Amino acid sequence: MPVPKGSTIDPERTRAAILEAATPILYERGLDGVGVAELCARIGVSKETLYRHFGTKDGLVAAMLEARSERVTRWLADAAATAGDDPRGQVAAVFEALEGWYGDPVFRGCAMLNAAAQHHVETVRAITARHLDRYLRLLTGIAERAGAADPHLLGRQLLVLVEGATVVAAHHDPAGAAGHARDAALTLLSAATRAD
Amino acid sequence: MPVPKGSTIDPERTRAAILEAATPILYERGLDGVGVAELCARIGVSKETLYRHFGTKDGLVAAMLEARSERVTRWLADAAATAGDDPRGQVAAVFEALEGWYGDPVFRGCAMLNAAAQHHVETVRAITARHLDRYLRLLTGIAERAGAADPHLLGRQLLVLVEGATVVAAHHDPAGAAGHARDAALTLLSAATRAD
DNA sequence: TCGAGATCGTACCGATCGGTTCGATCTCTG
DNA sequence: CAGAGATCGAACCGATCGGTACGATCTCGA
Repeated sequence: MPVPKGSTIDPERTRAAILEAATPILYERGLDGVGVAELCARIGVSKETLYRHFGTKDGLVAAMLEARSERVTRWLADAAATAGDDPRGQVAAVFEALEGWYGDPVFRGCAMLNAAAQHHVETVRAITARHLDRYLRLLTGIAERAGAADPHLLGRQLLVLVEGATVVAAHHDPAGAAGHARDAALTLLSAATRAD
Repeated sequence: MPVPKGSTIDPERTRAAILEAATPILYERGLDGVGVAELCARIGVSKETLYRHFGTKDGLVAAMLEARSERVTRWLADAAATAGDDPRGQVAAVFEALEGWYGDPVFRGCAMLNAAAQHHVETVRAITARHLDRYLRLLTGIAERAGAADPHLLGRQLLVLVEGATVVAAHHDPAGAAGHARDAALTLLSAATRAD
């Protein structure tokens, strides 16, 4: 019973439970692919409760995208951290983590990019842009610590590779995209560090 | 008067006119962002005519995506061809053509990727996959003629860069994405040809 | 000139959508 | 025990959606 009925038990827990349960459903079916009524039914919550916590369907969508962006970025940063201080190892770890994600049967591409492609609302586009900013910060940090000649350029190149790999994996080659992108990233890293 | 009323005048011309007029509208607003009624009003055609030619809204969408995929691939191939036999010039030409596209105020990312993110219908996903196949053939051809050690690998890496640049341009950095991807592509090309 | 066929404009259909409302029910606190 | 507040479930609302039907109009070939 993830969402109890009491009053003062957990004003906040209900919201978190809704968010957690709604995320995979909206990701799998698409933002417009599932109505609020069905969503509530599958979550096990009434429409009134959902609307009291999020005000609107877009409010729920924004909250879940924001949470997902933070979560996936942290996950990727953790993956890089497992490689210790080795820059090449960190880059390889990022793409190997992505490879695992691409192989997941529920993988449907980047949730933020999908959302931005569907919902032309400004708030969603802003969340997507912020998400790419988070990725860029992470990748630029790796490039800096690797001693790249131009870490900002390498960071942006890595961002293109990460996003490109995700797109290609989602729509063309789930098995190979991460490996090809990783090889490219390591080549770019070598070129960027050989020059200094 | 793009859509005359007569009977035997042009059974096929009407269909082409609908397709041409509907494409930019569906691209700008999204497949689900504009209803059939409004679409017909803006095209200047009746719903009956549209449905007789395409059967269903999905039919229209599929026809327009297929046409757009062929058209944009041909456009990119032409851009590469302007660089003559120089492989580096061909790669650079591809990304500079993309840069011009990204700068277009109506640029909204890749129409096929957007469509696949919205419409979870199998036919749309198939068209998107075929589209990436077209891109891959084009890029692998360039890699082969450049004498890359592993042209299939380089082709797939270039595909990741092209798609990644398009995504980043659409959602984060319209001005810089193409340039960064081009630099990365030329670095990969150098590495792939230096080895042999 | 006449009829076949393409098109128009509009009305219409059933379904679904996001969102609201309300009475009943439950749980905790005072 | 009493009441405040959160939740439920179901009904309800207006809008919009994709798709169909129909009579009127137009253009062509025979």
